[in-house]
Amino acid sequence: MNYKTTISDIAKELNVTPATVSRALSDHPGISAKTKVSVQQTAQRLNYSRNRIASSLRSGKTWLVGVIIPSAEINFFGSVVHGIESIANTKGYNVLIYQSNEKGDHEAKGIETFLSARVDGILASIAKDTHDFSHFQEIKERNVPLVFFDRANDDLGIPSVVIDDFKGGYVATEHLIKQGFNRIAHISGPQHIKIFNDRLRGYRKALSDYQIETDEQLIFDGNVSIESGKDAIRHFSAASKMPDAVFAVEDFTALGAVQELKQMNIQIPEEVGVIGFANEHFGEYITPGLSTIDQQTVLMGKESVQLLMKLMGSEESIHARPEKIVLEPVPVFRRSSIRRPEVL
Amino acid sequence: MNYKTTISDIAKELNVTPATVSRALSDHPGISAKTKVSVQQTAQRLNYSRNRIASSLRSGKTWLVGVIIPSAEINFFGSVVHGIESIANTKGYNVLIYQSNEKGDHEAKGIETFLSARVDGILASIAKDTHDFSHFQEIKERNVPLVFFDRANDDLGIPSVVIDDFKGGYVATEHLIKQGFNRIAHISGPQHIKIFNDRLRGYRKALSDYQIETDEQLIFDGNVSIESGKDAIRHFSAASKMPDAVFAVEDFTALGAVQELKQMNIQIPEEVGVIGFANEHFGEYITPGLSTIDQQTVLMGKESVQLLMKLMGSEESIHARPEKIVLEPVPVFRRSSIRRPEVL
DNA sequence: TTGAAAGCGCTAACAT
DNA sequence: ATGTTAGCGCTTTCAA
Repeated sequence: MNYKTTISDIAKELNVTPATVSRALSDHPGISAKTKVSVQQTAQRLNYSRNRIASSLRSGKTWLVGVIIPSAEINFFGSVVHGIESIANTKGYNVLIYQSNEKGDHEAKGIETFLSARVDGILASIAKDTHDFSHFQEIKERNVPLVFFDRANDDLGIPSVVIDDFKGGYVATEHLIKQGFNRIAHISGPQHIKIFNDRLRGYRKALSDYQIETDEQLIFDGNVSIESGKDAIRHFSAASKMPDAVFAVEDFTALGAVQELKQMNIQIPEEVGVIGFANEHFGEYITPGLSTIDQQTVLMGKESVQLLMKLMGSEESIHARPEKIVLEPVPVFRRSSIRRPEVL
Repeated sequence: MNYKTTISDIAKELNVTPATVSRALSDHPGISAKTKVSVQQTAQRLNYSRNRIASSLRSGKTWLVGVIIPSAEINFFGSVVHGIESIANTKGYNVLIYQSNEKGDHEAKGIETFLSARVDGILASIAKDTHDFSHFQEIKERNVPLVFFDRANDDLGIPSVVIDDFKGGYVATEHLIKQGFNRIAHISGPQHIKIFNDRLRGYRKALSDYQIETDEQLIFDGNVSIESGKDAIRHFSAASKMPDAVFAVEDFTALGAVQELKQMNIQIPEEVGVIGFANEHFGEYITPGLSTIDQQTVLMGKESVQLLMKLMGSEESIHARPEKIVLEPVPVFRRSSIRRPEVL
């Protein structure tokens, strides 16, 4: 048998009631210091550990926060989770992580699991291939606090923490322009995902602000992967439309582009400049170092839980007026895009 | 109010008892197909989701597996977790992840949390700075199934899934020898951790088997970090003891070495060959590609849960005869160590 | 095939 | 400052 000490065991030892023990253990104000000490000592001696299951069932609070991420392979999400945990843990919450693997149905499954586990709140970043949002609607209906981070959907009336992707796209493109590049390509991501669309719009705006005509043939429809970066370069080359710089929608795409350019013996940044987005770890390790846009991941994680905690604390209908927190993108310039160090 | 449907609500609707509903929902054999269907329909209509908290309290089973990893920043662990989840999920278990951040006290905190959450089993990889193992002992005492993966401790009598690090170290070194290197350095990890010690022993054995004298000055005491890789190279250089090849205890150390060698304008692999250990993602992306030893991460994850499930199923005292599963290291040769492609 | 009754371990309202 | 009582929602004997 799997022997477990309960508060009743402690109560018997001390000739008090379970209620007193419970109160002593949670540092309830109206319990004498003497009792608290003896309870704590006995608890320790008997190797007691509070049964959260029973506690949660009774109190209706699980002290659990569920987090849905598309993939753990992407440093970005790992880092956001780090930020989430740093705050959650100090407030006594534990964090459950569920990977959707970029699939809509996995995502729904994860949410079902979380609801079934009666988590106190949910944080989510939408999967690439999610088109049906009913599982998010259900969370709303059940009045379980929910906050989107990074990959949000503004139409659902759900609070979110994102970065200004439009500005990120703008800044990345502007940087390339200032470095003297003028045939600047963009390798995009799926346009039904808002952040990728925003980055493209930022790119367009920067070009137009600097009176550079947008060449639609320099915009390659990618799918956020190393392969799509390679494909883009091959495509540009085959079409004799080689750009002198590339702004990739995120770092893995940029990596693919870099690899293919190297393959073709094209010098980076001398012949073609490259900038990515997300500040994945490997960008620092590859040669040349990859310029990119940092998304303040840890801060994003922290802001997300804090917003969630606010919702969990509020008595009013939880999704009443969705709040949206927008963080600043932070450019990180490394070698891959620097042709004129003096204008940084 | 946070309205939640319960089995009693369903029972009332159908004029049956909660017990019947419970049985119908868990597909109990002795319930008529007719009842099952109507219960399921009503459940769906009322938006019912089983309260796992109550279920767990009553049944004593949480369907939770806790996993302690040193750091999510290391792809290796992310990948193992992936393997763990792939099996666990199909068996109806959910996976909780806790990061120890390589700290012994965080590790203990995580275990406390898991015990308090009454997880059905625990998988753990020991933190770098854990010296006190009492929290693992406690798990044993409570008869909660526990399996170590990768970073194990053989003295505690706890089952584990590891790779053959001795062989890994041997194979890596042998490979360098066969590539014609003969002044082969090793940048080691903390020797109190078994796997790092094993790799060093494998290195020594390979050298001696090939009649190469071990030069103790070519063994640098590192701490498993990019910095220690750089330090090692600087040290060898300052001591005029530059090796013609380096076997680093893991990939981040190897990366540091590569970066420092590049800094010194030393050609890899022509002047100095490099091989790492762990097959981190970035090794594929850097130039030259990093040779390394793959640890069959996904398989390790799968084997770990399977072993755990076996323990969870067994009635006998759980840690009776610890089982140890040893996986084969798989060499991955990229450019950084290849001087003679013909002898691969 | 279904019902009745008890209880998992804890906490909260009410009482003293 | 502590005790009494009840019950969170479910599962599991035992009984019919």
